[in-house]
Amino acid sequence: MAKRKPTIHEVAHLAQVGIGTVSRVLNNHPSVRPETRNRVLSVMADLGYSPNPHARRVAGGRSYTVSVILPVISTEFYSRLLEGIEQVLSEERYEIALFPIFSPTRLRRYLENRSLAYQTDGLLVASQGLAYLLPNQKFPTERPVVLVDAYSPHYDSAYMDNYLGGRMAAAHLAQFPGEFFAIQMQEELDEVMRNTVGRERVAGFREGLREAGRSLPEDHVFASRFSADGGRLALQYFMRLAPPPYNIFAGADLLALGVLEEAERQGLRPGEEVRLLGFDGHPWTETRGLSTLAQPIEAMGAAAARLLMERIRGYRGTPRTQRFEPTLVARASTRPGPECPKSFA
Amino acid sequence: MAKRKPTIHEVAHLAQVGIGTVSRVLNNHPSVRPETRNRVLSVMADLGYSPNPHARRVAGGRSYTVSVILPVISTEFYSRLLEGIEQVLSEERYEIALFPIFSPTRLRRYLENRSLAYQTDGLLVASQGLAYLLPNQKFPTERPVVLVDAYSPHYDSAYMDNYLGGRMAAAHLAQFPGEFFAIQMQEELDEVMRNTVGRERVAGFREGLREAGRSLPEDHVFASRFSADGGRLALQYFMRLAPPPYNIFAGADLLALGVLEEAERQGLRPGEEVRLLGFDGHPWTETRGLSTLAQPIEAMGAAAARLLMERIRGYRGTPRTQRFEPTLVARASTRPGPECPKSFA
DNA sequence: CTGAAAGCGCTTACAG
DNA sequence: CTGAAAGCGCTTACAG
Repeated sequence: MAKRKPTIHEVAHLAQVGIGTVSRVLNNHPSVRPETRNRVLSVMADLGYSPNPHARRVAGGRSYTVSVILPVISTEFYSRLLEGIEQVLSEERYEIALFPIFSPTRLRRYLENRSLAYQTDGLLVASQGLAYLLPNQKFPTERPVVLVDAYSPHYDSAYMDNYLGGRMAAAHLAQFPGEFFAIQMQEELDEVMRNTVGRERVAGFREGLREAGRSLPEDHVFASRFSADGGRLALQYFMRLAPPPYNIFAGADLLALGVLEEAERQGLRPGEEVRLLGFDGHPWTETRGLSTLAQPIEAMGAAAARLLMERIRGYRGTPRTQRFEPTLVARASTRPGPECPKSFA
Repeated sequence: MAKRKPTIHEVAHLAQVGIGTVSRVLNNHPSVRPETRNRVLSVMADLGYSPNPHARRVAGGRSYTVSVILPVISTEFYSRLLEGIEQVLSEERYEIALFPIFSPTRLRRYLENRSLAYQTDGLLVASQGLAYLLPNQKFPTERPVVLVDAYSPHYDSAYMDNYLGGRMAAAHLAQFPGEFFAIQMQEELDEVMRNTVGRERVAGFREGLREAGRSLPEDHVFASRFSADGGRLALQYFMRLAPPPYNIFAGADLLALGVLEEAERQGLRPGEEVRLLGFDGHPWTETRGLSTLAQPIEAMGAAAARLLMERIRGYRGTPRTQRFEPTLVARASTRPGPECPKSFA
């Protein structure tokens, strides 16, 4: 029943060209007359032709696939990161093989040198601590590896300056009176995950406050799992420590969401008794009036994909690094009220 | 530098057989003399030969790959499910293409009919509500589809009897004096996720209590996100409703973990003031002394993979269904103390 | 049980 | 700019 898919031969025949020409059209080879190219393209459209990826891989001698290893927390973050990666890879007719880290066991399997993860043309690794799990911090493969949202001296990387983000948070929140608090994310799969990310943000925050002549006491940092409910528990904790107002750097939008929920439950007004700054800049923060440090996540993903593609094409230089910075987006949750002069310090 | 990988031709030459024979050995074809087979196998080992999967796919005319669509919550559950699936598929020399649902946007993309998810030989879908997102609940593909941890009249499925699990929970907890409580998981991506799972478990629990002449008041059910911190908030909520002891059906081990944490913080002893029953039977429940309804997750995954492989091999019957049941594992968190006679009712 | 051959659907020099 | 041909590394009837 299932009629055979059209092949490059049918296309060539109907377009009255050789199969080589069809292949060139497929691969955007420059030396095809626009006229020929259009003829071929229109036949493909008529036929509903789509090339057989497996044949391409055999003939081309590569997989035209990139492995992406990534944690399965912070799904909104990784979803956006993948958008950026896919954007670039699809232009190159590359596919993605996803290796989500569902558990330490699976991660270990991904990192074994016979793993499928290494059977592709290159690796994109989105997990800070991951390199540290490996013997001398190197992946057991000759294929190119690029880190994204992470850094290592051994590989190309596109990373976010989380420390700077923390300092920016401090610079913004330091304008307000009252004490300072922070939520530091701390995933279960500790070493493997965004662990250092949370630490760097809080470290930057602390340093920024110090520069502003303010301070972040040790016990004003709440270590939380990565979930909105963790944010709720954090606010409960802060309320046991001190009376309002609270100036809170949440370290992630999702944690901030929980803080907002709990604030409402406790009758604390955001922007007044609870000043709150998230991190990520997810779309929904706008409607919630949540101030946040917006990360150019998609751009970071795209940059990493480009670095990897260049390696796949044969670039052999020393590791390169691309740094990204967050942008402060101030909204109602840190709007200075009238009772709170901007010049406070 | 990278020396070419050995091919089937080298193996054939060194083993002094035709390439057809090597191929037969690779595919466990029965008609190969054991002697020949061993000779070929040993040459492969010497050479470090591994077949080129792409060539196989071109020649064989299929992808030898199965798509697995799955949510990215409850990572321990899905990790175990994948173990079961991989077990079966690797025996068949099939690979898995993973499509983790990081966001509604990505899910929608997976379900578009030109999606990569449909370019494989079959689909394994581990998401209850997913079928309801689709036009007349059917996936836009001719390829076989099997649901796992989910049910639909349109497709083969391997599913857990969550309602029964809830009733078993009730039968176990009903032996204790005191009031009853339940935590119902409720993911953000509501319709898409394990939503119905949580509902079914609680519904079964309620019915089971009713059969035992006990009851579960509406407001004794706490709707929680899927995280340990949600379990902590749940216990806080229960404590505002009533004094100890609490008989809590947590609906998932991870939620139960949070209850244990909060109980400790509040000075409530598990098994006495807080009787607690999880769901899943994850390995760590043993060391925590957590009673739980153990799910044969790996077996369910394996069963689904088998159903799919049969469809891929051409089976054309009406949809088949394989039901799985949890097993009660009673530990310290529901151990009747001396002050609590087993015969209470 | 096994070999030689055809074929899977592409890419890529090589000529023109 | 384009075609014809060789080749990628397998599977699978077809003979024997």
